[in-house]
Amino acid sequence: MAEAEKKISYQRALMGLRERILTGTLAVGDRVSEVALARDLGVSRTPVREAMAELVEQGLLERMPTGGCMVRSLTRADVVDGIELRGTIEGLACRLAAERGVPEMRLTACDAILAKIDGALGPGSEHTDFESYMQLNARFHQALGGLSDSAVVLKELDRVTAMPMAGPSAFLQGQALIPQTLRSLFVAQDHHRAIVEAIRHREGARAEALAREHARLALRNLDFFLGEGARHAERIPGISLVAGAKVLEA
Amino acid sequence: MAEAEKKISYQRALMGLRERILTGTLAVGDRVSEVALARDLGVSRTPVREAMAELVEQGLLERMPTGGCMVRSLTRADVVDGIELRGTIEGLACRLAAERGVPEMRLTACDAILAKIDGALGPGSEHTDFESYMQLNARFHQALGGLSDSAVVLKELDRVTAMPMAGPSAFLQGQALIPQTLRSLFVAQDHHRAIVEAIRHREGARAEALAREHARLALRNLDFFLGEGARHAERIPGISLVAGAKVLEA
DNA sequence: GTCGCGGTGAATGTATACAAATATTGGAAC
DNA sequence: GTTCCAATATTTGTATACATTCACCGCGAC
Repeated sequence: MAEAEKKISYQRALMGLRERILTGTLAVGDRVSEVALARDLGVSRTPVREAMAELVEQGLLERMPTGGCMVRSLTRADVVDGIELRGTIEGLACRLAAERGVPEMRLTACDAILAKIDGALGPGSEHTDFESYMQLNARFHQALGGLSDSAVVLKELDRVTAMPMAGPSAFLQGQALIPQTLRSLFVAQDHHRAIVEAIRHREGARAEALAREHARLALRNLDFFLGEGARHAERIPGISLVAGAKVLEA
Repeated sequence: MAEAEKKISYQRALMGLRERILTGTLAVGDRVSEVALARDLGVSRTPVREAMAELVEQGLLERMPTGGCMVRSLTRADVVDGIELRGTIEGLACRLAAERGVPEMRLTACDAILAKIDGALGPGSEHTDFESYMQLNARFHQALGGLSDSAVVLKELDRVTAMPMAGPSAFLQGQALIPQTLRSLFVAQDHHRAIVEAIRHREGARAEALAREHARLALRNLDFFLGEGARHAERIPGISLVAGAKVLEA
């Protein structure tokens, strides 16, 4: 251990490995060598092993039958299922919140975030403050999950959100400069409002259906960046893992 | 490493620790000591650490803020949410299977398992072959999840099934000798048939709703063994983790 | 030329050693 | 008797050492 880098080695290993996978430094199918990584990251094999186990859980790595791991290859179907899964669990959280009831105060807190998102969006596509939007969108989704008041559901939601390209912020970096996908942000915000309203009125089925449909917005973005928008794909973290994605690497 | 126990140390650690938690050898709230466990299990700390990480993921252990783990305390609400979560993901798997279509051959294979379950159940409650029923029920649920043809969904289903008392076989050991809960097996089998039929007819919404309702059968069993059936609770693995459960320990 | 096989090297899985952090216990002061 | 503090002892987190297993490579036989 050196001088200033005494920050928990495990965290360094996790972030370092995750970045190397998402940026494509480690190509799909590559075997991840513990010793090489430990050397590069300046930590020992032990925290590297723990980080690898975590990323296997998150679906970024795949255990090889013989031992060791390789960078997992994702198909479009995998990402689609991940998005559907996220929508389903967000839907569960919203349904439970609606059915079990949520104190008005916490709903008001959600409204406050939504008002700020309105501010960040601005009147038209040219005035969007993207940095703020991304943060606020993430905060809203986290708050929404919390409304279920269920640690079990929340933990599972965190898991599926961590899956590559399945989270609610997965495509925002790419949408920033592309008017085509920008419009969907207004639709998304409408979903947000309707979901909170449904929970407030104890409409469980409506809240669930809305949450699912909301997640499916990501499907359009996925196909855009896998197809005609491929030249902007390098802005989408992790899309290089998808088999057939044409990412222009530096 | 000794003579014959050269079986993968990690597996030994995982099973040993899991058993100690489920049987209550390690009481709820106890700090799990790595060194003590390593000594007792005859392995080193390394595989013990990995096993602990895995059980944290499964929800049997809880990380302490200061470091290390303790046996997690479950509330009834936690188990209820776990069951609801399992039903939701099984529902997703069934809906996807119905919507995307499944070759008739694989549905026939499910029918075959169901026929065997009928055989194990017998004509009345007195003739039930429980050993067979448990195995076949687990096989059916696994086959059902597989119909979705989605590795992502299947993996998540495996996860929630591993959660304490959330799996489809969690209460079967207890139901064996109690006529009261035995009747629900016939209801469960009716659900099984209806789910396969719904998938065969591409009725996604129906398949999903049935799968959810099917999981909720476990709720009745949970409350039975937490209440009037408490004296049979020692047959339910893991129920000692639930705060307020009155398990008569040996 | 292709297939099979043995050897060598590297990689993982496991065990142990070390250091920083934390819990505990004993004692002293109030 | 209670509370605070300090010294000790244990615990975790990390690093390294060891051994078994796996993979790759070259060589020989068919």
